[in-house]
Amino acid sequence: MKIASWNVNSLNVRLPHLLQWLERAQPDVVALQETKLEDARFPDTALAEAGYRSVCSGQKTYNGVAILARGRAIEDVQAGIPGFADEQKRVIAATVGGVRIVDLYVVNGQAVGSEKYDYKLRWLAALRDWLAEEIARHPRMVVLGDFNIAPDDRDVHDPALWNDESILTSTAERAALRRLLDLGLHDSYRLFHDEGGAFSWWDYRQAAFRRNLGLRIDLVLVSEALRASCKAVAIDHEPRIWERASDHTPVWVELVPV
DNA sequence: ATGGTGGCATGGCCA
Repeated sequence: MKIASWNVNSLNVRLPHLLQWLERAQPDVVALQETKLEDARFPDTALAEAGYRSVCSGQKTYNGVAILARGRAIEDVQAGIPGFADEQKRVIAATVGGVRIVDLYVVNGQAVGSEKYDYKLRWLAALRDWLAEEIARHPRMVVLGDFNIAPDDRDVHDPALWNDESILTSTAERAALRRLLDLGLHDSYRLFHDEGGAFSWWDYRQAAFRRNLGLRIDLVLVSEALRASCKAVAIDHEPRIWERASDHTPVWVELVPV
């Protein structure tokens, strides 16, 4: 089962790219972020014609997440973090093919010390507490999405610029990510690759993609129970090359029965 | 360099 994550930065704009990528990559499950669409406007018909069922939790203009699945039911759907009041649509979870899929659009945080940064840390703390319960209920779990945190210096193009006081790489953000991993989750990319310089997001400004000035902030975490099933991972750069691209590119993991 | 680019409630916001 091939499970992918992609921050599309507006599904209105990127639906043609998504359809093209589904055809090209043939994923079984796709977690989307930044759909920026109310649920009533979600393109479920176009996706169904492409062979994918979908569930979504969205809003106008900002945020918005969705899970797509091909050939399997999408069951036990949960939107948001239970008990954490939040108008921002950043979480959707569902069970597909016996795997709990938790799709995240983690708070960006804007700047270290800002109100949005405080919200990011509170949000991550609530997420951690919920995932602790969720992984107990569903040992076969994949937590994926736009984490808006680069795990370590290998995951940034310039560690001097993206340092322990910078947003997306600060000490507190990385510690919050560590607390998620400590639940028994593994960064699937690092099960296969040790080197740096592999990124999933490049700023639209300053020709960052052409110069490979990026960060690896889109992650697929797999639970310990799924670790041995993890057969392959990839960051697919192709859609970032396309005209009018999202600033993020898809990442995926292939799980096989063991 | 306090900019730059892109998306959307097209006017500031968010990333």
